[in-house]
Amino acid sequence: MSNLIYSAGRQLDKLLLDAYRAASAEGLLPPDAELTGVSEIPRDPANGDYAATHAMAAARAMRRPPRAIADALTKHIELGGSYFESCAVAGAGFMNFTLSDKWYSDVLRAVETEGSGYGRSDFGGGERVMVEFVSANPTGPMTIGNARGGVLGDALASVLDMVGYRVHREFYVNDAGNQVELFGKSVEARYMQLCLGEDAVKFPDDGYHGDDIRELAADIYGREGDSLAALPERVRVRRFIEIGIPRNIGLMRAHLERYRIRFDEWFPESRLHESGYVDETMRLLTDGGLTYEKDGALWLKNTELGADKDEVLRRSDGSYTYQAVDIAYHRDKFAARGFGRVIDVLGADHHGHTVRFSAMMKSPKLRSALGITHGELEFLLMQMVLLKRGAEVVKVSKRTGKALTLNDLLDEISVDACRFFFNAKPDTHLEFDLDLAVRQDSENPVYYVQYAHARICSLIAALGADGCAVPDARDIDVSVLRGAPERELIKQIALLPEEAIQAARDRDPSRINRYVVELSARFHKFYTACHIRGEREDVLKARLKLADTTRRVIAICLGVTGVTAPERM
RNA sequence: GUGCCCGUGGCGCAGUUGGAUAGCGCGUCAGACUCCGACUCUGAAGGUCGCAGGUUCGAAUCCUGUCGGGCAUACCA
Repeated sequence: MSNLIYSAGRQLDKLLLDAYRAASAEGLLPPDAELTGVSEIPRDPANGDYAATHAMAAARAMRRPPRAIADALTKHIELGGSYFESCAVAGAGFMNFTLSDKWYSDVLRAVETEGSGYGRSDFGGGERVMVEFVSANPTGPMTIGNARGGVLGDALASVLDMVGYRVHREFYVNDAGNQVELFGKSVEARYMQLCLGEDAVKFPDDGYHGDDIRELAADIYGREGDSLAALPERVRVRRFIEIGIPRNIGLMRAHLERYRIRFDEWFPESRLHESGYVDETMRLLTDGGLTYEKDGALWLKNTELGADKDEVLRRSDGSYTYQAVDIAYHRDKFAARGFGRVIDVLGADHHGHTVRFSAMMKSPKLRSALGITHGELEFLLMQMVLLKRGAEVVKVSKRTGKALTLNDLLDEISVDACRFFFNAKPDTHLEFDLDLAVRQDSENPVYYVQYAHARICSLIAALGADGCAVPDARDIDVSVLRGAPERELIKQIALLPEEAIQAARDRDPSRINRYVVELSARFHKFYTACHIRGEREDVLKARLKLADTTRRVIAICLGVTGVTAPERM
């Protein structure tokens, strides 16, 4: 679990502090000032591998020009045996450092030693975190929105795992409630239309108009004929729900499997009802003095928990609202299952809900009433996908039934392209042009990255045929990798552990995509500039090792994103 | 009305614990393969970072105001 970027930065901070002590002991700088500043990697490599801003930051406290401070520090800095080989003062008072061979060598060794575990860290400290995502209603097929949410949740979970959290992937199945009832009624109406004719049966105004509902009804009609028509309507609706919902859940499971997403748990809402957990949760709220009855309904005193208005928990007809069930569900996540952190990935259209719900779940009154002693709830909101076919905007709506489903999408576009493309920054709108995305060529960055991987594999195979295997890191001389293309490539390789931590911290797994595109770009540049086959032996071995190291890191990144790393294309 | 998100070359986007001349891809133009995979690489053109103030050695980044776009504000989920 090495992080050479972090190690070098820490070491630099210490070198600067020692230099300051030495300089002040000699009277060059005032003593007792606090030396602060950041050591960072400059955008432009012409400004060194690391740049320190300490001299500028200390200018005011030390009452000296920044450059004078920088000169004094530079004079006393002791670089021998460190990860740095030189220091130069530049600009307004920047101190620019260059990395030594030892550092480059350690990077290659770290990847070799850690193998597929390279990039991992203990940033998360083993905390148990649940990522709940997709959780699509089982009332119909999953949509493009679920395609995005699926990749986002899955990749986020992978990134969290990478930085040392214990991750649990969960799909919450809304197999109870109004939407399910409406689903049953919709199928029932279609079935009765088959029995009695289209015009004889009115379809519910707010019903599901999708073709999948018609198909399901037709399927049942094909098997059962009109034998169900004699049953009472309520029983018939019940029957269609019992047939349709499990069937849809099975389809979702299969389609997600195709999309390479697997959940640790499919948690059915019905379990919360059947076990009496929702009832019990409501009782706890009432015992905690957080509810009251009005107009025949049970209300939550949400205003006392910081909200604008109170909310209904149990309707006047006795059924529970989504809100009530969700409180019970989260009580289960925290109090019963003991997760230290729960991240719910949702579409941005749930924004209103998340604001109210987070405030509620933070409130000490509600937590103590529910027996939640620890654990934090987060929402990761994902902006909507704007689906286009050329210039035409494709509407995504389950109601109209004209939505393009996840499965349809995967018929048109490779899983790799989909997973890579949908892994975009969560909080930005994503414009997805089908006409563009179906093209499986260099338009899509995933091919650029996969090509780099395949290219390295074929290179290694060719050299292997020459009798030249990839050497061990200790058997190569990194000092022959002195060119800018080699150094820039190694620096990018060293960045992965840090990049993973940032991706996890920002809840933005798309950082890994951008990272691996940049890594591939640097590899292609290296490959073009630096020939390998037929070079002098020490050069050949060092470059071959670098290429192989790159291959490993690309494969790790693609694994996080859920994209395959092909050996040939 | 209120709350949250987003305004960065023609298009799509990086870059926000404040750092040096604001980057990348596509597109446009000009180049590079007798050689490890041309699904690649090199170079050029293209910007008042929505607008206006403020904070300081320094602002795309922080603060205030303002304009534009999206989403949300149910006894739906």
